[in-house]
Amino acid sequence: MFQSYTIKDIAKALGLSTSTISRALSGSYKIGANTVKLVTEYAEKVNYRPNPIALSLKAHKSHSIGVVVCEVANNYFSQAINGIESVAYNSGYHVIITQTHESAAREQVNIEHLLSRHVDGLLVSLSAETTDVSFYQELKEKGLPIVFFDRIVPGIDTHKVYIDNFKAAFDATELLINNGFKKIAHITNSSNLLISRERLNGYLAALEKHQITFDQDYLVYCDHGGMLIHELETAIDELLALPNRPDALFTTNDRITTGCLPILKKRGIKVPDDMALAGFTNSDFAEWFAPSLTVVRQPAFEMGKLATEILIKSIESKRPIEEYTTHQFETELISRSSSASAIAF
Amino acid sequence: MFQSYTIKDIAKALGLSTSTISRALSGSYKIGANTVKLVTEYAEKVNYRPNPIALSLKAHKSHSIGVVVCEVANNYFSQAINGIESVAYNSGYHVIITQTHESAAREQVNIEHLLSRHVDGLLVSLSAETTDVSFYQELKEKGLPIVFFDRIVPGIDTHKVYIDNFKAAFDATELLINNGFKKIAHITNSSNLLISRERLNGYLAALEKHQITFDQDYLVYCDHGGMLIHELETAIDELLALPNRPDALFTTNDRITTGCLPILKKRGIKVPDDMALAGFTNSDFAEWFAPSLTVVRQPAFEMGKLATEILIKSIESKRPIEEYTTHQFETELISRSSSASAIAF
DNA sequence: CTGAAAGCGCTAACAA
DNA sequence: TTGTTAGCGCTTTCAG
Repeated sequence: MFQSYTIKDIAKALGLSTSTISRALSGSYKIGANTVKLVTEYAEKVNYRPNPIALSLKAHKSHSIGVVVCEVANNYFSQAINGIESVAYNSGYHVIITQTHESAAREQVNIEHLLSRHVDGLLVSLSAETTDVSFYQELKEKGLPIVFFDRIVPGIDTHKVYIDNFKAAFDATELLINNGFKKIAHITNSSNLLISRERLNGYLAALEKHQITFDQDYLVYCDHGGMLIHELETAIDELLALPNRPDALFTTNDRITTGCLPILKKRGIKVPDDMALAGFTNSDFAEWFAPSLTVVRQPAFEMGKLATEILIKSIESKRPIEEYTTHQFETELISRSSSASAIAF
Repeated sequence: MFQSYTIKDIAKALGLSTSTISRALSGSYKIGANTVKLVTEYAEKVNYRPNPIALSLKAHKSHSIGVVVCEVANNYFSQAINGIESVAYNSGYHVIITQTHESAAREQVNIEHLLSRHVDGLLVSLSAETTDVSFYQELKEKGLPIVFFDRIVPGIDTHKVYIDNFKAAFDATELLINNGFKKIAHITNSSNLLISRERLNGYLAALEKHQITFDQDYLVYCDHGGMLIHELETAIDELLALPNRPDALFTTNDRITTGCLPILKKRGIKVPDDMALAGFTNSDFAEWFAPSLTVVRQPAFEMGKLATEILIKSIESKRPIEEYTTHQFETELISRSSSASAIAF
């Protein structure tokens, strides 16, 4: 068993009381300069480290924050987590990461687990399946600081960090239109998610602006965000089977976007000649795919960072009632081969 | 401030003592059945959760394990971390992840930080820069359980989880040779790392088996594992400037392997026609690169899992002296276009 | 300027 | 079967 020095050990060794040691170490002003010197030097020598657990017990704080995301092995979320950890680490907070795998039940279990861990606050990106968010409302009312990021929930008044989904979707769709594609299908995540609805609206608005009639058959939902084994394959096959087969795909999350290419190739569909592709992904390799991918990229790291800064500020705030902030980041639309006009070649 | 019920609250509410509550909740046998029922029902009702911090303080355990890796945003390590978390989560342990960015100094600081967090054990993959491992030896001797994974250290007698680096490198090199390449350069991580030396030996053995003379110019080290901005570019440019330019590249880590393709393309080098490529990477997208990548893939998830299982067993073991285990996993060699013989086309 | 003592939430001797 | 008490490591009144 690994044991380290305690304040008591130092007190005994130096013939002082534990409170003197505590005060000397914390730099209290009412301790003799030489006592302070004696104590700090000894502490240094024996490599004393305060027990954070005892500190937490005293301060009623766990110094940990809970994170709820659908999965870690996802470009967007792993980058966001990077941002989260960078801030948390520097502020002395642990980060406990939980994955929902897009299941509402798992989300509940994870929240339970995080609560039992007595986290000081929550960083949440909703699961695709979640419709009942009343427990978040309750938690918030009980005083637990919560920041929603990316997949925010519109009904709860708390801090929110996300992007301008309408604009991002509008721009990506318009890029496809401007490249000569008129039959643009839209594969998206569950309509439970606000971001899906906002992105759908952006897509619809772009079609409308260019007088393209929306075809209901061109809208396909992956209710589990593409995490179910054949979810995306089924979605694509449905579109391919359409009598009036679409000539482009606009997709709205990392897993769906990067998942399309392999499936299309397997079906013998050439991208972009037979089917153009543009979608949300934060993959660093989008440029090196064959063909290179046209993507909407979110500032994931910055989003994670800001969300965590807001959360920690909220945790450490004295007054419980506060103004809730909403921050919308800008996205980046990067045009590459997968959306290149077939006519141009 | 978010507050939840304590054992004391329940005791007061029910007119019982805290120890009775504690015993009733822990299912102690010497408590009246109706008392147990009363207590558990009340606890259920008020949503009681034991404070893990108090538990930790009592048990002298933080229920957290420290992880040291070079970086999280790396296919191999993110997958290994997935495995680590899956086991840790199910065993009730926190995972605190720290990144060295291949710096020995950062590694020291991280270890300091983890120790100050009073982690119960360490999961370590050395930084490329690290040469002095005496502090690990000290920690181990003081009784802190440590499991090295992937980048293990040969000098310290403790648990080790890694792969058969010699064989993996030998097979990959031989694949290139069998595809007709004779001038195979080797770009590898710092020679500080045992895995670099073992992989180099595998590469050399394959050359020797096929009577290919080793050219010292064909061996290039990226001492920071390719994490420095121009490290890999410089390495590749050196090779390209050689009078007898190599016709193939064998690379030994995720960042180097996936980093080669963009740089070669920028230099106008066609893969595999001008330069074949085979290397270690755990990228899920290797197949969809242009050209698709020939890779050595490690069972990252399983390695993280096993390392964590061993660590937790070690933490929870009563007797401090134990047998140390060493486990070598098999790797997977997947042949794709990037190493295809130019002659065949 | 320093020490004694209480208390954070919980468990586990020890009593009853 | 239940209650009392001490103690995990630390901070913080309250005394001195």
